[in-house]
Order: sequence, then structure tokens, then C-alpha cells
Amino acid sequence: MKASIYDVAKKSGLSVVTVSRVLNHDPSVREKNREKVLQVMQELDYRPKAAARSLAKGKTSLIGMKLSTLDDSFFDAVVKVISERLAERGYFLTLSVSTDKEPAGSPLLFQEEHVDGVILLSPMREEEDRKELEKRGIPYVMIDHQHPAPDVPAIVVDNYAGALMATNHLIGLGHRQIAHIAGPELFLSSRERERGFRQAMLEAGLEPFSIEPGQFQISSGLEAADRWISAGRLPTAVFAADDYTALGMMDALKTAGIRIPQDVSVVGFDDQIIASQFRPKLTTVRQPAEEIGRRAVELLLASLGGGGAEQLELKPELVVRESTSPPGG
Amino acid sequence: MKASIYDVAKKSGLSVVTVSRVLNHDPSVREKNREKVLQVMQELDYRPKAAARSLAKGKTSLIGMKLSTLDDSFFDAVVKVISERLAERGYFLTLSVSTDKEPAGSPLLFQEEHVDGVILLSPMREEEDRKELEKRGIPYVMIDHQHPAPDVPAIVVDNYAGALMATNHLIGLGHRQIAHIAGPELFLSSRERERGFRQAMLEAGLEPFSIEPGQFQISSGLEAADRWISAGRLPTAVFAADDYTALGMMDALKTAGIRIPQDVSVVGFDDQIIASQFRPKLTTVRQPAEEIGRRAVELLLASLGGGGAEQLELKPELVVRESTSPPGG
DNA sequence: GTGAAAGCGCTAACAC
DNA sequence: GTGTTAGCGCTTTCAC
Repeated sequence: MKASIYDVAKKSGLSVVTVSRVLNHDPSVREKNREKVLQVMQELDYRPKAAARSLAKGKTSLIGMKLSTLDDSFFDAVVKVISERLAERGYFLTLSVSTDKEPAGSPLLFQEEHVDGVILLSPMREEEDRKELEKRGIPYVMIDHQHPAPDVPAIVVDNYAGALMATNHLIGLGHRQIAHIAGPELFLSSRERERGFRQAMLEAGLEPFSIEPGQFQISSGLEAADRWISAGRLPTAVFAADDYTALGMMDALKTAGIRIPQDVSVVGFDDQIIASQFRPKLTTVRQPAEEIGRRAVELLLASLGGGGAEQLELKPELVVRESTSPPGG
Repeated sequence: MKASIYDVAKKSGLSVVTVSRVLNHDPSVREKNREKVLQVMQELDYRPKAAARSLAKGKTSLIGMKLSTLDDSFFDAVVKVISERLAERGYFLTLSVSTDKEPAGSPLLFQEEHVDGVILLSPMREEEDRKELEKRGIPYVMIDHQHPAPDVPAIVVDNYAGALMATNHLIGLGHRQIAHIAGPELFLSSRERERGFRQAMLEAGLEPFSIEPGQFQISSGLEAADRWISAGRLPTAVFAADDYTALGMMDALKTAGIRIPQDVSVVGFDDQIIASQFRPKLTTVRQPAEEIGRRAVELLLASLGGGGAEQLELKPELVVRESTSPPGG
């Protein structure tokens, strides 16, 4: 068996309590003794066991997060910030992926008091998860959830405002023939982005060139472009509901020999890393990943401390790059 | 305090041992009693605590995995398979992201006996992690590691063979002017892919059109294409060291009005999901994600059971799609 | 400043 | 089949 706290106590000539205090950075330990203990720990290659510690303390110092995909740069950014912030506060982030095969019910992660709290990022089964967590009394905060409810601790991004900014950017450049490729109606974010687009056009006294359905996929952009090209009628600018849609649109246009932004300007949404790596670099609406992560941690730790549910709405930011210009270049 | 196993025992009129047996699906419990216990658990909303269980058993039933990014479809696929397989075997996967800010040393995940075993996927600090795990006596398996050592439990993909297949595919189509855009020299996989390319060319008695440096990035493809275009001399086919490089190459060619595959054929490597969503769909070499995940779990569980280190080399597979054709179409 | 003793909630022998 | 008794390794009173 590996060294336990008793071995350290014995060898250092002190009691387990003192050793425990050193472990927990309790200042009430004589410097001399602290050093002695630390040294013995070193010699014995001692490492505290998380299980014993959790059992005794009644908390795990672990925060859980369930992700639906590990293939998203926005998730990547948010999670990294959360992980860092949590570490600064003495908590550790543990992630789990949800797969289709996952049996009904939440992952083991949330069961058995494995974690002290949970952060839900764009949850796929939002209501289900929420009920589960509430029932278990596990503090949580949701990021980018679909069903706004007043009593749910959550952080959302103002998609409506983002769409307004994107569309107004295009209008400001002088465009009149502006199209929108929407996202899945299922998502609140899609609906809000479309609403923002419509509102901006309305305020400018403009008719949408068209509003195409889409699925937040490259193919959505590809197909919309196909339809316009075969109809022989193109908008001078398009606001895509997300970056992948925008990328698909650009790909189809390039293949057809249509220049971006000279012939058609394109704006995306999300600021996925890949979107600014192709040419021209995509103008898009950036979700404030850093702030989202930071706030999520603050909210969660507040709940852990017994605070109440809070709601936060963050503003996205327009990032103008190379895919937009006045009509005609 | 929440209900403990004692509460359940008392209320059901049985002992904690029997309750524990029900929890562990021990068949030696009278059906009648099992039901009774289950019912009481329900009523008390009882849930076993992982910490207590781990402490008593001396194991956590958790397997850890450290990832460097959550923005990679190959990782996504491998991790999901691992997660499912592990669940079938009674283990649960917990992920952690490594960030740049991460202090030296391994994440808390590996410390404090948090996990029973670890799977390292394309580790960034391979040697360091390996030493740490070995020192702590935590069983592990590496996937896609850089420093092959005979005594390390690991799974690698035969990149050399993959490159051979890709290049031979091009040669078989009749190409003679074939270029390669390499990956970072740092990676063994890059070097192996380049070696495969050279070998295939050599065997066919062909001179490489050129071998360009690259970084497994979209920009790598973009820049290589730029150089060829401005030099006014193009290969008829290119084998890119990874899909992103291939995507960048295709993007630049399309923008320049060069047709794929009629004017230039392109082959990638990895079969990232996004690569087959653009047009034309990319011909590429697929890493067997499903098998990698499956084998990794088998190897790890074998180590947990006390087995020795094993090495596995898996073969990739050529996926022919639309980005390759005989020269001239 | 330090320590003895009593848990935290569960499982592993070993009896019955 | 079921229960009794000890721990697992740590933290937490409460003394001293």
C-alpha cells in the first residue's frame, strides 16, 4: 500500500492532525514542523487520496461539465477559461462527453455526488438535465440555454443584438440586396439572429433579398448559394446564421467564380477559429468566450456559497475582417 | 444531511450489508428483500456517495484523459468511442483540458488517486506525463505518441502506410507531377507521412514535384499554393500532410480559378469531418478512430487487470472522394 | 501550536 | 441469505 497520512505522521514524529494541517495550509503550524512534514512527504512520496478527503469534508472540489462535442472552437475557448478560473479558486474541472448511446438519465458524473457543481454548456437536453440537477440539489449554471426561465442561473449571449450589428454593418456599407441564411428553428439563438436581421432591415426600410433555411452547416451555405446561382440572381451581401454556413456560402461562390467581397459580401456568426483562416478572412460576430467562462465560474461559485439564481446577458462583438466591403468592392 | 446507507438499512429493516449488496448487484440477495431495499432507496431518494465507495474499495472506477484541444473531430470520435466502451465495462471517463497556463506537472486529475487509469491522446508533453504516471503507478495507454519505446503500452497508426496509399492512389491515376506539403517536423506522424510519400515516388521512379514545409494548418496549404501560383508552375496532384493543409490548398486554387480535380488533384490525411463538407469532397486517409478507441480501452483494462505493456499498430484507410481524378480530369 | 478520538459512507472479511 | 465488525484515509471537534 502507498503511504498514508499515518505513515507521514509516524516518520515525522508529529500527529496526523498536524500533517493534515500542513496539507490544508493551516497557518497555525510551526514553520519548523511544517518543513519537517513536507520533507517526510517528499521522502515517502506521499500523496493524499481524494476519496478520503472528499468523504471527510463532504465535498469533492470537482466541478463537472457535460459536452455534446469535442469539435468546436467556441466550446474549446469557453472550457479553457473555465478550467483556469476554477483552478485559481481551488476547484478542478472534469468534463464528460455525451454520446448518442448514452442511456437516459445523466452521466455518472452527476451521480453519486461526484461533483460539487455543474456548468452546462449549450445543453442538448436542457430540461432533463435541469430537473435532474435540481432534484439532486447540485448547484449549476447554464450557458447558452434554450428555455429562458427567471429562476435559472444562466448566461446567455444577446444574439438579437449580434444580428443587428451584423446586418447594420452590411447596410452601412451601402448594401440593399441582403439575404439571410437561418439556423435550425429549434434553437433560440437561430430565431433571435433571424429576428435581429429582420428588425435591422425593417428599420432601414429594406426588404430582405431572401431568407433561406439552414442548419448551421457548411452544406447550408453551399445549398443556398446553389439556389441563387441557378436562379441567376444573387444578393450583394449575405448574413449567415453561423460561420459554417458562411464558409459554405463562400466556398460555393468561389467555385462559381464569384468574388468575395467585391461581388458578394458575407458575414458569419460565432467567430469559429477556422472561419478566419480561409480567404478572405471572414467578418463575423464574436461570442465573448472569455467573459462567458469567467462569469460562469463566478455565478457557480456564488451558488456554491449559497447565493441565489442570477441571469446574465452578454453582448457579442462585430469583428470586421475581409469578407465584407461596399457593393462592387 | 442526505440519506446514507444506514438510513436505508434502518427503514428497510435489513442491514447495511444487504443494502450494499443490492447496490453492487450481488445475486445473493433474496428477491423480496432486494425489492424492499430498492423501494426504500426510492422513497429516501438515496444515492450512494462515490467518495465513500472509492475509499472502501480502493478504486475509483474513473479513467482519466487529458486533451489539448476540444476542437478536433478526430479527438471527438476517439473519445466518444472510449467513453462508450468504458461505460460498458463499468468505468466512467473523465476528461480534462490542458491549457497553456497549466502549471508544470500534471493536472489534479492524475493526482490524489483520482483515477484508476489514464489514456493519453496525442499527448503534448509525452515524456513528462509518462514519467509522472509511471512514478505514481497509474496504468495508462498512449494513443498516437511521438516517442516509440518498447515498454510503453501504446496504439499508433501506421502513418507511413497511409502516405504510401495516398501517394500510390495519385500515381495510379496517372499523375507524374506530384507535390507534398509536409507537417511539423516535430511530429513523428509528419515525418512518417513524408517518408511514405518519398518511398512511393521512388518506387514509381518519380521525382517529387516539390516538398513544401507546413504546419498542419489551413495557412500551410494556402501559402504553398501561393508560391506555386506566383511561380507559374503547378503540380497536377498534391498530397497534403493533413486535411487542414489540403483545405487551404483547395481554397487558394479555387480562388485562382484552378479546378479541382481537373487541374489539380488533392489528397489529405485524417478525415476530419469538415474536410468532406466542402466541394469537391476531399479524398483522404482515414484514421480508424473507432478501432483506436476500442483497442485503447482493451489495452487499458488489461493493464488494470495486471497485464503487461502491449503495442499496437493500426492501419489507416484511403477514402476516395471527389478531389482526385486522372490528370486533366 | 498540537493531539486524541470520533466520524464521513461505504465495502470486505468472517461468522451465523 | 444475512449480519457483525473492522477498516479505507482523511478532517473535525475539543482538549491541552
